[in-house]
Amino acid sequence: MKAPKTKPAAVPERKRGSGVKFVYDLLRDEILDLVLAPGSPIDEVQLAERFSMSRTPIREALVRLAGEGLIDTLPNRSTMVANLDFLNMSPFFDALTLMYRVTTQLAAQNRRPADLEAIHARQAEFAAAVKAQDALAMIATNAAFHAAIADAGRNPYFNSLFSRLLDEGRRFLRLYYQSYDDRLPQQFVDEHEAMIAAIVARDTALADRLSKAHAEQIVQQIQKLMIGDERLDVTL
Amino acid sequence: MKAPKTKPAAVPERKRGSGVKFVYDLLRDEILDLVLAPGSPIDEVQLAERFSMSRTPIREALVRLAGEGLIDTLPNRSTMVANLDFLNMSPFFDALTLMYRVTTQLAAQNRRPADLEAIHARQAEFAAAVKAQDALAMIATNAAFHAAIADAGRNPYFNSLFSRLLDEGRRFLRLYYQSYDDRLPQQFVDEHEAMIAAIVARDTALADRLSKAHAEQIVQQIQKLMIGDERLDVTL
DNA sequence: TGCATATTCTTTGTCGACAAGAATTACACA
DNA sequence: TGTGTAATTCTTGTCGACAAAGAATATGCA
Repeated sequence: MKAPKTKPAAVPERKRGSGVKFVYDLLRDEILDLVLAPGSPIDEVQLAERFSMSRTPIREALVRLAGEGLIDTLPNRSTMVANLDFLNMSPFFDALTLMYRVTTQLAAQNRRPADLEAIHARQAEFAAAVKAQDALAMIATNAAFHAAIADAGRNPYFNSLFSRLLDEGRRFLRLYYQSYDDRLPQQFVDEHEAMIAAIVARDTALADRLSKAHAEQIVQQIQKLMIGDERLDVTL
Repeated sequence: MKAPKTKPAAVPERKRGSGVKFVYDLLRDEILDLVLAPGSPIDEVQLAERFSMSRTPIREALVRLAGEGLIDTLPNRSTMVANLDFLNMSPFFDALTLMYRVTTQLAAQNRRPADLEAIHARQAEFAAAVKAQDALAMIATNAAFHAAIADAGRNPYFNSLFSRLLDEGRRFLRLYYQSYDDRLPQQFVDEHEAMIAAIVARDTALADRLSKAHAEQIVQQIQKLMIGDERLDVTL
């Protein structure tokens, strides 16, 4: 046969540093797509069994997710998916709008050919998702589109905050959109195109104006959806 | 420091969840005060011996520090204190200036009585540090002062980015200031007072103007300290 | 000597196990 | 039946140990 050395019982079957990243990426997606509901508990041993690994890499992934505010940890007690704060959304909208503007403006200023390729690619993916009426894909590709613009702006500080805001936004949108069947998605595609044109033309003023309008549009839409949902509830 | 070991076997001598926080806080301060030089390697086992604990809590603290960008980790290889990037500081200055402006403006808008108390307290600490000519204390209390203003603005998204920028700024300043003996510190005290007055008066426009000038002042000072090279103009 | 390869060493990533808190249940007692 | 307390369970925090991946060093051969 073979095997001059008898192997230990456990067969690794995966590369050394990959466990943490795998768990982190998967949990992050599940949280952002609301597969894991906000507030739902997270059990380390359960995850360890699910991924067939020890609790140690699971734990590290959770620590990183907690660092990004995607999960909340109570010392010596449970850990759970971070809740969405519906009562004070203003700070979120403020930050989101400002980051839309700043990153788009910086992109118009600092873009390079490779950036434009990436932006066009993301826009194509978003347009495809719109055409396919795939709400989940729309949300994800829209975030990726704006992240690509931010990358072209080349400011890592803004980018990290913007990424976090876009993540948070994915959760909000996922909550309200079961299906897109109105005219808005196509309008977003058009607005994206206009923003791309401003970036290509290096027109920072136009980029700012368009991104501001785009952001306000999105904020308005989310607010409209929320108000409609809260109508069932008792007045706050 | 060490308590007497009266009991025979292993004596924990410390509370359960405190290990990680202790190591995290201490390492963070040492990094920000440049006790640990940028680029210097970090050895897990050495830290474990130093704090008399296992590698596990050390590791968790390092993961969190890596999440904030204070240390860099090469997979399967060494981990070290994050370097300061002197070549492209523009993104840092851009972000710092914008956050100065936004947080101060929001503070003028949303401040409450308790906030003003905290701001005044921090300003007093800063003034005391200036009077005492304590450069290290000046740097730390200055950052705390602006963090207090940001708290009054009540936008956690801006606050987290701003905290990170102020941390980064602490490292830069610590690098260049061995001693303060020029007129600038007192000028900072005066500018802080003016900003406080604008916040008290709820004058957002004035707060924006003052914070912008303050930020540009600081940026100019850092630039002057660095090699006489001028950075590219960034107009937002 | 110079270079390629094998061996050792160092540091990180992962594991299974155990103990401490907190939550939950069981229980005694009025 | 209700309540305060003790035992149990359940989850997390910590530990020591081992294996894997690089780096450093030694070895063999032209």
